[in-house]
Amino acid sequence: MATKLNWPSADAVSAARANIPDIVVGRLPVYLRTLELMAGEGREVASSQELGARLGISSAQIRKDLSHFGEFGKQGTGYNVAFLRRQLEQILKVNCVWPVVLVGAGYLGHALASYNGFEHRGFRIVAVFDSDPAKIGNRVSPSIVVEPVSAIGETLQRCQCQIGMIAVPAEAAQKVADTLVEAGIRSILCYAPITLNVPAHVRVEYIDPVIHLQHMTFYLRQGCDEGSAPS
Amino acid sequence: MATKLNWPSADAVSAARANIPDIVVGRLPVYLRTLELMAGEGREVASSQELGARLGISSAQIRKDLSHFGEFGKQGTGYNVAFLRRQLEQILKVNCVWPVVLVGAGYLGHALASYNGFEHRGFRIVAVFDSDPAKIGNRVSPSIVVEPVSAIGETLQRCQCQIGMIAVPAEAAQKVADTLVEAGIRSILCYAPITLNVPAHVRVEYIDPVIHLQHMTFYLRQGCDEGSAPS
DNA sequence: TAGATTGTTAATCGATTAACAATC
DNA sequence: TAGATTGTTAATCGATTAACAATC
Repeated sequence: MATKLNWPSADAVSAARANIPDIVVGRLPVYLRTLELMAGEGREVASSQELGARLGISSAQIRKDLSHFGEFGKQGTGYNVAFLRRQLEQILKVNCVWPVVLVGAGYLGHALASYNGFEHRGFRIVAVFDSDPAKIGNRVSPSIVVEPVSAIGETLQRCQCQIGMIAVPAEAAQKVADTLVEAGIRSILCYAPITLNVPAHVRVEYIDPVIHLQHMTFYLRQGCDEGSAPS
Repeated sequence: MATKLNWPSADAVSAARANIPDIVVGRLPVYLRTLELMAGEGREVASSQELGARLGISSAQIRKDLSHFGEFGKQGTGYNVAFLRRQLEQILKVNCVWPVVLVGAGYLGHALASYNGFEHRGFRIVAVFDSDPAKIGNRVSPSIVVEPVSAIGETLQRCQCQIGMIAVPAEAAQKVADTLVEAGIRSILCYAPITLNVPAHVRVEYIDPVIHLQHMTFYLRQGCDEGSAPS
């Protein structure tokens, strides 16, 4: 790859980014998470082999993935954990804290609002919205009080937030997504079990535990009570 | 494909299952979720084209994926929603309710224990464990009281449970996984931000919102406050 | 019948891996 | 130097898609 010692122009960086397979980008956060863990263990260097063993993937894949972005390792030694970590943070743009808004203040919304694992990995929930009048005004974290959904537009303009999380029931999710998009959100993490319809410039990722569970039951021997059918 | 009208023997089914790409299996729950939605809308038939449009994937992919399992559609018409739904439930083995145990009774554990979206999609949390003495004995749902982690072995023997969910802090997750594996669990859904080390016969899937958020920030223009670095 | 859509084939496209020269 | 490990190439492997005969 040409991108070595002299870093290219901002335009060239954008172009290079566009050519990197999305599946590769998707693995970088996992590499980063592992490096954070190893840093916590006091490890100073890590080989692609060791990383691969920890993650259950091949060392070749790790080296190839990283090679899209530069040369971060040293022959005979491996990768400096702290250095590679900083590089990945930069590549993923999490060498800072992104403000995030959350819609939905039910059990899940509460869990997300009080989760303390966001901040040191680049994210901070700065506002929580709900449509239930009974919830508006409730404090969901030391610094956050639930606002009405109708306030999304105004609040988003103030905090310049590009990321939204949706933790409302499936029936309400599309409307919430429309509101977020209207307010200028560019990325949505959707916990509602539904595929959202959004314009092309908005990226959506999904978290639905049942999807994962159903993926796993395919491989299990049927051991559940067949008498009790769902729905 | 040979598997058409006469269904093959149980052995042949197992063999066929083994040859189906995991990535295909992973999309079936998404198809099923969409069919449930369409059934709720009163839709009776759906073409691969329509399903694809809703999910943002090609109609060819949907037809190809389904063709691994049989012929479920009708030329000129498409798929009968209720029929295809039943078939997918059968293939994924969610035409019944699987018991699931949950370890971790923090905010997230509570949210999972009270989530009412599991049951009609094939899963029921039947026990919740925590290591914090202050939490043991607490009621987390109408039918569930938090038990000590030390009770996992015994409880699992009683409920014949093959699936576990981990919602404990990262530092505690590996030990919990070891305990679950020891107790005979075959599938783990892990919410802790860590890659677990488990024997080959145990399947693990992960849910970590930060992984998704970091995947998305790669594509955003840096808009977060660069002064406030994480960690 | 005419129009629509399936299931399947073959071609294309893309991702993973094995292997190795370079080099620390 | 000898051993280890990188970054990269080329080969392999697998997944997606376009196209179409079959047929409802």
